[in-house]
Amino acid sequence: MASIRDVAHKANVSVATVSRFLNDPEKVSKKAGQAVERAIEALNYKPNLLARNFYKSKSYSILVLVPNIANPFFSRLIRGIEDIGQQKGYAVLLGDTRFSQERESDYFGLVETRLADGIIQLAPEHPIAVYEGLSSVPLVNACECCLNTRFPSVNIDNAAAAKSVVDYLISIGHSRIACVLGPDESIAICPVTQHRLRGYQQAMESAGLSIDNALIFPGDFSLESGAKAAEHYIAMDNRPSAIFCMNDEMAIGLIQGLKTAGIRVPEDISVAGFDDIEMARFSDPPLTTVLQPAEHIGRTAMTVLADLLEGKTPEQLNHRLPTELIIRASTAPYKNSD
Amino acid sequence: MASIRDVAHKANVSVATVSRFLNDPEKVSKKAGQAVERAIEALNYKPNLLARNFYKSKSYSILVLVPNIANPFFSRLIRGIEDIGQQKGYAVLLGDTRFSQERESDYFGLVETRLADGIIQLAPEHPIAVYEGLSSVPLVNACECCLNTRFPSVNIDNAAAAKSVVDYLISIGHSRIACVLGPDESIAICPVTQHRLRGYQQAMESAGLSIDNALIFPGDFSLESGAKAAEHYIAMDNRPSAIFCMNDEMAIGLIQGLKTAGIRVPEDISVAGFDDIEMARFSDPPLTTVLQPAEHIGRTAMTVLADLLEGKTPEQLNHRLPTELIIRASTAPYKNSD
DNA sequence: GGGAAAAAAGTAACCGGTTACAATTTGCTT
DNA sequence: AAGCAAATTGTAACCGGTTACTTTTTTCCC
Repeated sequence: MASIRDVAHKANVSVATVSRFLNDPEKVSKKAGQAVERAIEALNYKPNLLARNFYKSKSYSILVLVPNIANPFFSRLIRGIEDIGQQKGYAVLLGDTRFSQERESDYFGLVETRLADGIIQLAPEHPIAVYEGLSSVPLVNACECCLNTRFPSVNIDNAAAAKSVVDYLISIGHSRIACVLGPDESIAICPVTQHRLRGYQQAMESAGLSIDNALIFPGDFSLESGAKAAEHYIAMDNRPSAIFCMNDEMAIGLIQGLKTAGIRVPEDISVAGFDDIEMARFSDPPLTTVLQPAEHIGRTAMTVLADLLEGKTPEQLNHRLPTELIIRASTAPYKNSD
Repeated sequence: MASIRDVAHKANVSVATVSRFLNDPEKVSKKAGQAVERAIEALNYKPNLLARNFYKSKSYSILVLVPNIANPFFSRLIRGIEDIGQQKGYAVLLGDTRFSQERESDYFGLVETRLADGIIQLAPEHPIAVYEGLSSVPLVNACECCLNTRFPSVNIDNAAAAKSVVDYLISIGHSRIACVLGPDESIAICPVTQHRLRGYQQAMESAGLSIDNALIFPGDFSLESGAKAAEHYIAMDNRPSAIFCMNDEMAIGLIQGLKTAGIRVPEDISVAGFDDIEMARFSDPPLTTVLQPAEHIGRTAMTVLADLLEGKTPEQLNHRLPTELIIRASTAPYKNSD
């Protein structure tokens, strides 16, 4: 493999000139530049960026910690990260934590050993205090994050978004409204479920509706758990007329379960989801949901992290991105069926 | 940041001893080992792996080139890669090519500049000859690859798998069977569509059925293109009684389109897909499809690449993993509806 | 306790870039 | 042509690990 010294020798210049030509061609005379260019061509020289990174003590890589890359919301978000990363010269390392604290800790080692310059965390596994204690790892929380930490964050207003869905269900006449939760993490780790639940509660309360705890089913964001929720509601004597699921996949699993049992959606029960994954538009019936701007979240998170890594103070530490209620055919006005 | 020299000084030993303690503790006396251990603890020393990687001229990273990370089949596959990569000490860099030749070429630069040791390619963008010409980049083709290249590959028998689905449709009485294709890449780039088409043709031919070219619709693996295929078939006078889609997402989009137009699945038209993504089980009706062992493909590809990078000749260069026909409710025996 | 072999530890070169600083060349003015 | 500033180029130290080679220490046997 040709090194910079080989190029310098072949071009009859010093290594510094070659280095300057590569990094700041303005600083090199036209004659020298051409000689270097020819030598690079002749030797098929490619700079060894491991050497540059070592000297600069920077890996130009960032790590994305994701609990499950197969989740379509996360994978869209990662596209956004990757897009900006590519533009800004950062490679994206993938850290699939699989909901394991241990794996997450292992991945933090990549930063301590300089193999990653910073982290974008999509869903923390540890209590927030653990990260606060870390010696200044550049870290950006995206979407599922605690607020009021010293880390920048990019997210949506989960409570308001959930409230907007439930408000809508109420506005079309529903009053017995169920709610399928996300994973039941402590609020100290991952408060998404809590925030969306609060939005549900606020909507119900401000409409003067009471909340029946039997209508609140603990899910885990999987299709499977949506199907389980369906079984739960089907077995009830006093079924809800509408069900709000905290993500689209549970909503789709739920609809599938209801339909299998002969319950029609939305005629018998309305169902709404959260995220607006691509599949939401193609489910049967198409799913009413809240759009989360996944790629936008990813792009923003990467932009903030890049600023952080370049020593700039990001103009804004906490980004709240807008959501949008998307009304499709899985919800319909309440009709008394008794 | 504490360096190995700081540790050596604090422990009253040489840097070589510290290095040996870290890499091969057997080579260090108990006394020295304990002193080093205490010094590491006291200084909170973490080795700078950029330095090690530089000296060893190895990045301990591999690059995954994927055309679209949001595709659930690919993201499951990446989980498999990441799993084995983690075990073998390789970090996984993500290269989302977005179907762009230029982006793909940019990513190959990561290997030339030593930032990645090798590549796992999920779907090539360039004609295979381009890669053949590359100066010995360690590369493993997974799933959508040309055969008979000098690169190891991990895939399934696409023709046989497609044939098994179409054989099944024929076995339950269908004869007018349509086919929704994947992206129309030249066979020199990405022969998946061609192979699956061949399987379709072989099944038809060996059953003595003629192929109506009007029944072959060019899709692109997206939900959207499945919906477009639905429009196409709905507009026909002489509709097919069964439709084989080259992936599950198109099948789901197609079913949605058919149902919207009042066509029942499977009563009026049977639909089958390919891949067995998680959503297949939860579509309405649940989708008949072919299981592709996505994680297994990923794990195998990473294992082969790691062997390659460690100089071992992999015991087997071309891996063919088994598929499985999964019969669900989106297909039903042919009934003459005229 | 002497001496040889084995084990442990130390010294310093090395990897291939970058860059501070010094030296040289160029260009311009008078 | 001398003089000086600016532009260009060169030299060599540096980053923090690893490891070949040398030196020192320990072990063990007669």
